[in-house]
Amino acid sequence: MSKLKPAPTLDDVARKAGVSTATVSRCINTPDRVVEATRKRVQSAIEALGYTPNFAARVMAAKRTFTIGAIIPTMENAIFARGLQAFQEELHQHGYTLLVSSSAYKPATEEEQIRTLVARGADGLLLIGHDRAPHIYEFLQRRDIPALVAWSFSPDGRLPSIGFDNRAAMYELAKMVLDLGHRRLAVISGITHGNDRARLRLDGVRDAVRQHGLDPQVLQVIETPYEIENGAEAFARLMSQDTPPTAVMCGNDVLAAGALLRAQDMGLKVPQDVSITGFDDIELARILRPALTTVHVPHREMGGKAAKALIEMVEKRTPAAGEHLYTHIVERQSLGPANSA
Amino acid sequence: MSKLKPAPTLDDVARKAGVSTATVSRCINTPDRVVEATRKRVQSAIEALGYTPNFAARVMAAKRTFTIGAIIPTMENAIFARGLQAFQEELHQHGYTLLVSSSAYKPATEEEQIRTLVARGADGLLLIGHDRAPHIYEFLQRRDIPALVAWSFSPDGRLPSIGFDNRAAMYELAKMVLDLGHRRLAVISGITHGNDRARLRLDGVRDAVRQHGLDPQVLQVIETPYEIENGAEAFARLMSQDTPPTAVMCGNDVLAAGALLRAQDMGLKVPQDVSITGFDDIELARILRPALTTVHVPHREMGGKAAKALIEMVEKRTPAAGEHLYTHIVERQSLGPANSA
DNA sequence: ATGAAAAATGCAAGCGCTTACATTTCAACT
DNA sequence: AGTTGAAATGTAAGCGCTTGCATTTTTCAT
Repeated sequence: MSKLKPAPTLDDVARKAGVSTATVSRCINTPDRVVEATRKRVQSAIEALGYTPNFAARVMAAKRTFTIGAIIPTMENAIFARGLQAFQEELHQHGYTLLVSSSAYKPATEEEQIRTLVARGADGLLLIGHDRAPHIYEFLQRRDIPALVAWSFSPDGRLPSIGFDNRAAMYELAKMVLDLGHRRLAVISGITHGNDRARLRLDGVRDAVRQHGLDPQVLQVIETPYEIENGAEAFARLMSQDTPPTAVMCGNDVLAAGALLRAQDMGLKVPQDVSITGFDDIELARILRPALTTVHVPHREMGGKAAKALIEMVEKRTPAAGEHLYTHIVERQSLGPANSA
Repeated sequence: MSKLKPAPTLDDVARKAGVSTATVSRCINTPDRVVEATRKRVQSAIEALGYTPNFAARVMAAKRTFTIGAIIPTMENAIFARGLQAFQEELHQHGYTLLVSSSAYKPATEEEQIRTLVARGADGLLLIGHDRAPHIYEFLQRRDIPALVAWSFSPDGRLPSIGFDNRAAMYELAKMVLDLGHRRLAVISGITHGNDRARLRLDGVRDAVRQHGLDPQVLQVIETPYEIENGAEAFARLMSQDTPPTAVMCGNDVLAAGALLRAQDMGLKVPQDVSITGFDDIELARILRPALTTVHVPHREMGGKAAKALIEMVEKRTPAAGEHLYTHIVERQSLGPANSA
């Protein structure tokens, strides 16, 4: 019964069509170098046999995979989903396939994933943020693998980047909070170690506080992984003090969601009793009640542009220019004036 | 400057270590077949050269990729995220890598992705749901690719499946709604074409309605893609009738989120004015206010078991048994008794 | 018709690895 | 020391494809 029929090969097609394997290969890869009649004959042989080219063999022979790898910190929440979607759509347009893996925000895992993707022959790599060990950059360079950083723009990173200025964006938001009269601020930040986005956002708040003539020391900071539950706990900790903050700025929308939910559980009205802000403007921000005031990141634009830039790097073997994208604050309902209460 | 140093090969390592390529290969794949001293020598040669095996070459020679492919309908929302995460963790434990792609709920895209993954040498495939063209099953069979269906259990599908009974689960929920006194029911369903989960859930509601002695005809149904916005619009349409439903059952939590949000925008109190239910119990369901009453699906369990089963199929070349997992209703705040108003 | 250039096709050498099989080495007995 | 079988290692044949170069066929100006 179980006739182990091996998959048809180029050879089978060639034989069936009465041509050489070279011709079949050309029919597939450069059809205009083959005369109409032959092409048709080959085409029907392919269909009759149900032939599908063997990817590994093709890669070995051609030294190209038309595959781009992307390593993102997490797939668990929507932070990277939309940007990546746009990235992959653009890639697809140009005939490239996307291979995604996630590092769970762990540098060691990220490195392993990079090596895996390179071993798999990725023609180029999309990485998130600039923070990583120097030897990784050297590895990439030695192997001559084009790589691009997204979600964080920096003109002087080791790799070209397409992203936004996390620090400036958060600075703007913090300024708005301060201008609303808040003086007791706290921030629930993501883990800053190995995460320049988190670090820069925190720096942005500090900048604003300092610029407002406040002592940066009074700024309370809790660092915790980006999970709703963690945001909730950090918020509870913050609010259970004698003189709790009147505004809690969160490192991203996920943390903010946790804070918001916990506020409700604690019977605190947002923004009357306490203001809460997010970052990223993922769908969640719109859904929460009160809806989250947050920083809008042009995810789709970023993904699309990153794809274009990376393809250019791969095909022209030339370093990409990098691009600074702009964010803006989306005012919704979770941020209000400081209550003198 | 740009010394195009080609990546080191097995040959380079072998030469440097003074052994044959076969030995190096064995050091990597079956270290216990190589004597300690040699292994060490080879190991340091590998490190010195920064060698990473070429995946494509390995695949060609070994006819195994240790790669499992999964094609899910979407990565945009969290429906499949958690299950897939568990799937991949289990895979990783056993030394397999996961390749994910999404079909955007389009059968043609799914087929293309299946072919791509097979061409890439996936040792096995995870598919969602049973609805697909017969020739796809034949293709898989001809190519002798082990495949498993998840998110939908059916003892007599073409492929073994690990999942739950969508119909029975929704039937239970509908029964609860009916028992709460609701008589004017509506359902906002996902697109049922090519999606057995959506179809079965709808059938489940119909079953309950019929069993309650109601005319199935009165059940209003709107089919729409799984997007928050669509849920909102469908809900608005439903509620703008002369005698709107008192309970709206949604095909999944995403649709329910849309309905809930729109209810609030329309000034409707949930569940006092109208009840809303979801399906899946993704994080969103907990976050919404009022929190969603929904059907809890054991995502992690399903992902983990699917991985185990698929690996078994791949390694033992034996058809998996399939497994029926159980769901349960999570009562939160969006479902209440019918209001006689 | 005829020859030269262009177009189409074929030939065959790899790409970097695994593995069946052959050969060498080694330990443990007699 | 001499066997001997097991363990370690080496040899070399592919895996299925692309592509540079060689060969054949076609095209077209003369």
